[in-house]
Amino acid sequence: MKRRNTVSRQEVLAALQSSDRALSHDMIQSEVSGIDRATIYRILNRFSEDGLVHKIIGDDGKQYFALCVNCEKGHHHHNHFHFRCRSCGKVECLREEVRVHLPPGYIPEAFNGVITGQCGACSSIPA
Amino acid sequence: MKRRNTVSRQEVLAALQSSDRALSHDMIQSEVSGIDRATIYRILNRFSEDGLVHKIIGDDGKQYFALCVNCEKGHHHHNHFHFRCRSCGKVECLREEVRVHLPPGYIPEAFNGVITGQCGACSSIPA
DNA sequence: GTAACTGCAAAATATTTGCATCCTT
DNA sequence: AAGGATGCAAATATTTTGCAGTTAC
Repeated sequence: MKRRNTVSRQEVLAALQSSDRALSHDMIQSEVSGIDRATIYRILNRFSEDGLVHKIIGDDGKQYFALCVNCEKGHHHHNHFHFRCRSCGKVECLREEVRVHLPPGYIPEAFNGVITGQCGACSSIPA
Repeated sequence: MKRRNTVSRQEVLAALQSSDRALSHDMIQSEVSGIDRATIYRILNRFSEDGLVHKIIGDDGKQYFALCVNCEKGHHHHNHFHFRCRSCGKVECLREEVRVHLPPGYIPEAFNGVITGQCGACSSIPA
């Protein structure tokens, strides 16, 4: 299916580019002009199908979308974990750093998870 | 808050005990007699608060509940990952086997993730 | 007896879809 | 011109909540 370069697409993409966090639909909605909810969802799902963004499910069950600059493009099975900082909200991909040791005979195929905690910047700020 | 030993609780608990997989609400609903949806959700959320079951969010965004026999009780922050076998559907806790290496300064607080793949039993069966 | 539990109905939330119209290519 | 994209409204799905009646302890 061909994609067209519309203003809505550009605005949603810009919103994603403006942040290093994974954004939920409503975060994106508030950053773009007057694009319809359904349209934003359709755009995001197409981005995800095309491997432009990762769709991750937060521990709140909601969908979050993140341009994943550290990852190869077209990598939308995202075989890695994400780290979400509880303090600043930033979401990062943990591509190289995660090593998972499974019991013998276990074959991992897809990783999908979020580790919540404090990132390096926030953990160095004294409470 | 005190808990009462009602028939509904027993039936939901039995449903969870009858399976080594994490069950969604509708799976449990179909295994118990005529308990109301809202009641099942309330029971499951209380089980989760009490640390009897893990509430995990599937990659479909839905809630799944699993008695976690390998884990200490009262461990409802579930600082470990789960493994879901694509072939047999079994869900297991991966308490000891998972080692996550984060960048320096990063402090993990909660892990919530599901690794999908094939378990030892299924991977030994030739396709 | 009282506080927790239940069923019912309705609300809240998140996401998708049908359809007529618009706009990019 | 053709087919993807959009807005609107309505549908769908999941989970929660208010409330009045019931039950366990």
